[in-house]
Amino acid sequence: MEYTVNKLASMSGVSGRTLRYYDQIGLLKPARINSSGYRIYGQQEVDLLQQILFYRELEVSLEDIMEIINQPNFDRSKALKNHYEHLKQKRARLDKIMATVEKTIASMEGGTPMQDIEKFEGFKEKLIEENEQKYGKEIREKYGDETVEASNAKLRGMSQEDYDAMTKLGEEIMVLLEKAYHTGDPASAEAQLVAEKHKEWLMYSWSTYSKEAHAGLADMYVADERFTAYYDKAVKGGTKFLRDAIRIYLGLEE
Amino acid sequence: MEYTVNKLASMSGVSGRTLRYYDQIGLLKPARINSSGYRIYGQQEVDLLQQILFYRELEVSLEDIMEIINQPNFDRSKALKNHYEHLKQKRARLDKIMATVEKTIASMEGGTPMQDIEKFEGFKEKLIEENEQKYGKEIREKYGDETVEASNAKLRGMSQEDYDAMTKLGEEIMVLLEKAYHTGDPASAEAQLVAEKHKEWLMYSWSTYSKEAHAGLADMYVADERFTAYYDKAVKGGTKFLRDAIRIYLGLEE
DNA sequence: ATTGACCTTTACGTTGCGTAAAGGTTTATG
DNA sequence: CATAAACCTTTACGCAACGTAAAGGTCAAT
Repeated sequence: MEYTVNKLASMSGVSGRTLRYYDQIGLLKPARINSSGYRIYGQQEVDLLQQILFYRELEVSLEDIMEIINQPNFDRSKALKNHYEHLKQKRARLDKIMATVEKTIASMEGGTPMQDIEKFEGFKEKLIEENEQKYGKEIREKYGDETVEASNAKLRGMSQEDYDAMTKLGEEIMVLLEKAYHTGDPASAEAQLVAEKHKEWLMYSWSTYSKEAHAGLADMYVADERFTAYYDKAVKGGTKFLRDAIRIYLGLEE
Repeated sequence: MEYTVNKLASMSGVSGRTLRYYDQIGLLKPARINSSGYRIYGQQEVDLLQQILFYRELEVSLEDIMEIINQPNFDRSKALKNHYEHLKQKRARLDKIMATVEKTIASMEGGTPMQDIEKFEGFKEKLIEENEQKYGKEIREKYGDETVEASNAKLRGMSQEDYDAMTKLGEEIMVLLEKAYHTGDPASAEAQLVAEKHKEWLMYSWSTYSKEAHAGLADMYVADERFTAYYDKAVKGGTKFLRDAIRIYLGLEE
C-alpha cells in the first residue's frame, strides 16, 4: 500500500503540512517521489511515523526524536530518563505557579486589593533574592544551606499582617533615612535610629541575625545598583549613608 | 529617580531587549524619550514593570497582561481563575505524559524492546480512538459515559501478554481475511471465521459487546479511511468484504 | 581626539507547524 | 472530450517572547 501526503495524514491524524515539514527537516522522508513530484509513502514510513508520534506525544522535541530514531544503538533509556527529569522540573515549576495563583485568588476573595498582593509577592521575591545574594555567596558555605532555606521559607510563608507591618516599617525607614541624611552625620542619633529600625525590619525575614551578616548586607546595598536605586529613592547618597550608619551602629566603626 | 533601559533592566532582572520589546508592543512605554532618543523610565514605570513581572511569573501571556493592567475595572479574579484552569489542564497533561514515560522506562528495563513498546502505546492509542469514534458518537448517549471510559480504561491497562495475544490475533485476521477474500463470498466459511475472530479480537478491548456495536464498527471501518487503509493492507477491498462478512455473521443479512 | 561604555534601530533565528497564494496534476462529471 | 473539482507542489509570512548580531549615534573619561 502506498500513500500520498494527505492519505497518510488523515490515516495518522497529523496534517499534510506536518508531513511536508518532517520531510523538509529530514525527520521523515517519503519512500519515493513520483513522476509528478508527489511524495509517496510506504509501510515503512507509516511505521516510522507511528514511532515519531509516540515520542512527540511525550513532548520530546523533533530534534531529539531525530537522534532517537536515526541512531540504531542510541541509548533510548538514558534519553528518556533525561527527558523525565525535564518534565519533573517543569511540573515542579507548574506546581509553584499554581500555588501562587491559588493564594492570590484567595487573597483577592479575602478583600485584599490586587495591587497590594502584587506588591507583596513582588516584594517577597525581591527579599528572597536579596537574602540569596547575601547568603548565597558567603553564608551558604559558612552556615549551611539550611539557614538560607529557613530564611527563604520564613519569607515565603510570611502572613499578610507581618507583611503590612514590615512594609510600614520599611516606609518609616525611608522617611527617617531622609531626615537623618540631612544631619550629615551617620553617628547622629537620627541615623542610629534608622540603623536600629533597619535591623528590626530585617528580623521579619531573617531566621538568624548576626552583626557580620547585617554589615555585609549594607555593603551589598552599596555595591548592587538595584538596592542603591531603592534606598536612593529617599535621598541621593542615602544608601551609602545608611551603610555608614549601620556600621557605626554595629560598633564596627566610630 | 530616572533610569535608562539597562539601568531599569539590571534593577528588575530582565534584559534590555525585553524592555524594548515591551515598549514595541505597547506593554510598557517609557515615561519619556530624551533628546538623544534614549528611553527614560520613572518610578511609575518601575512599579508597572513589577506588576507585569508578577503576572509573567504566573505564565500569563503578555497579551493577557496588557488587558489586566490597561483596564482599570478588569475582573482580575475571573481572569486568574480562568488562568488557573489552563494551568490545571496543563498539569494534567504533564502528569499523563510523565506516567507514560515512567511506564516506558520500566518496560525497557524489564527487557521489552523499545520497538514493541512504541507499537504497543501507539496501537493502544489507536484503539482507544477507534473506540471513541464508534462509542463517542452513538453509544455515549445510549450507554452513558461509563461504558466508554471503562472500555478506554481496559485498553490502557491492558497487559503486555494480552497485547501480544491481541496483536497475534490481529495478524491472523489479516491473513485469514486475504484468504477469505479470494473465495469472493462473505458468507463463505472462511469469511465467517474471520468475522468470529474479529469479534474475539474486539473482546480484548471492549468492556461490553453488542451486535449493533460490532456492526456499527464495521460500517465505520468502511467510512473512515484510516481503517479502510488498515484493512485494505491485506487485500484491496478487504475492508468492505470484512464488513459484509461481519453483517452476515451477526445475522443482519444473508 | 580617541577610546570605551552606553544608547539606538533593523533584522534574522528560535519551535512546529497553520495558513494563504500561485500554480501543476489527476480524477470525476457533464 | 472539455472542464471543473480535488488533489498535489513550492514559496513564504505569521505565531510568542524575546536572544543575538550588526551598523551606527551619544556621552563620559582619558
